[in-house]
Amino acid sequence: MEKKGFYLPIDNNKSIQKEYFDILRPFFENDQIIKVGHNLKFDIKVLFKYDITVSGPLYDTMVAHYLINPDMRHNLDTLSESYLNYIPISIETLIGKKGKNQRSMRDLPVEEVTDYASEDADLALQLKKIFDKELNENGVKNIFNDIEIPIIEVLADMEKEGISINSSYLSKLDEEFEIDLNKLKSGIFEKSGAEFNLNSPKQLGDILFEKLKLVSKPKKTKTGQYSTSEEVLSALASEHEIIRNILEWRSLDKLQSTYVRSLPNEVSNRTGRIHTRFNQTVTTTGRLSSNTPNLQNIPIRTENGQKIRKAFIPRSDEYELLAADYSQIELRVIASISKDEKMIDAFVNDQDIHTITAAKIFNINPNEVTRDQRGNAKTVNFGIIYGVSAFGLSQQTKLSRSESKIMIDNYFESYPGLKNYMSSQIDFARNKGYVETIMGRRRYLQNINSQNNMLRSGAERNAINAPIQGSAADIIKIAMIRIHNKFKKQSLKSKMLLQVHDELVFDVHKTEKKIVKDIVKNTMESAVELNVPLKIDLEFGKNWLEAH
DNA sequence: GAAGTCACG
DNA sequence: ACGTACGTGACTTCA
Repeated sequence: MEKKGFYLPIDNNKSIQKEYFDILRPFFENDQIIKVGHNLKFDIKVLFKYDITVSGPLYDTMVAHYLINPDMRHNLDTLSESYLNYIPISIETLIGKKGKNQRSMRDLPVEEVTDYASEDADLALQLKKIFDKELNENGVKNIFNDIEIPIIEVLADMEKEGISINSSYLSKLDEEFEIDLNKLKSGIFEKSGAEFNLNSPKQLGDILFEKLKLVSKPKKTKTGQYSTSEEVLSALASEHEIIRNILEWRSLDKLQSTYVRSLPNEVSNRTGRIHTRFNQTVTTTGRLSSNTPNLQNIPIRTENGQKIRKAFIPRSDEYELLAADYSQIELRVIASISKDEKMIDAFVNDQDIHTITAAKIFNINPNEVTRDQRGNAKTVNFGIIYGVSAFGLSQQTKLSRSESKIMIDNYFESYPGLKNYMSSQIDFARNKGYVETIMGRRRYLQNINSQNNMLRSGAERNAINAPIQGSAADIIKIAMIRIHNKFKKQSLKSKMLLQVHDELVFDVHKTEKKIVKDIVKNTMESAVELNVPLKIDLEFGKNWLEAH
């Protein structure tokens, strides 16, 4: 019922709480009653702590609006203001700004909380009516019902489950890193003849380019500071040992502060595991994001980084980790939707796509392709996904701008379907104002017809990239929902723990290795039917690194 | 709170 | 001629 709400204050006393929740349980667990709310994953997780498992059908207005326009903000206050023309009671006026002086809801008079809480529930119900219509009109009703709503429960379960880490190992790693960092630091201070804060780009820039005058025309950032970014310093690394030391210190310091020292603080007292949050309504393309802590950017590329990945372990001796990732999913997606025959052939025949690409653009046999040529082809393949330019490519390779242009021209001659696809995407965006994924997820491109060159080019790159990145996101989300359902139906002890864009990580009970491997592989492979096969690499291990 | 930097796909 | 790769989150410094 709209414009009417109820608030039930629940006492802090555990046994009274139990009494209340026993009365409420039949409602929340009834799968015939629809639950409408804003950010239901949050509510589901809260109720779970009181041993209530919320049952569908669900209707989440935050998720609905994310599909209506992923580029906008999705908080209830903003939506209420713009769709209902009503400014809700702000939480800040009730309990004060965030910080240690913020009061608790429990300290407020019940009348005030009643107004706030009832309003909150009612706004979601009012928005539902409007969003139902918009979801239909935008053609995203199916993706709402079949993907985004079902995945709420999957993500809630993954967040509840959490992942184990080896904290004592990390603390040893901390000591190891600390020794190396100190050695590097004193060497750098000695070579520069000064002590300064290595963490300050400003101070470092002054030392390198004012005091030591390492280059005659140092590159500056947009605010006029000397740029000391990895890109700039790498170019100088071969000539100056101090630069190599700085780069090494920087990367090690990053690993220490962001991972080695921080992750142990994120371990829950209640469960002994790390519970990240998977945000469903943040990215513009349909991907998830992860925070507090971000478990989608755990190091892997460097040797020291890999030591950190080793810290992620199964929940007990009875379990192993399983990592399953889609091989080249974005290139497979673009091959499929562009219908480029040559690229489809390469995937149908399970060939190494970068080698094949190199052979085509350098007009040689695949067995003649050198490491460098494969590397350049790989960079172009990635460039294609991002919306290449000759300049961008030359930045990423040792190639000049004109060599890059030749590479790109050869690329499009080799894969003519891709060139067609890219211009047709841009045309589509110009006409309709949006682009869409294979499942119909949309991204609106405000600047696609802009007079401003830079803005328009940016929108054109989005027109190419968003359907690719977004389709890959659709695919893995479908796989996650189905895997989750199968695990549940078979009451498996094994659990899905993490999603890292093209990878899923599981805690697998040792007695279930075979069944889980089959379910995961088959479900991921068959999530959607493309014009190319989907290929899955998967491996077990006693830590996340080993499972790769 | 912005800017700079860097970890990941 | 001009400024560019796509999508994120976290940490540190500094105004």
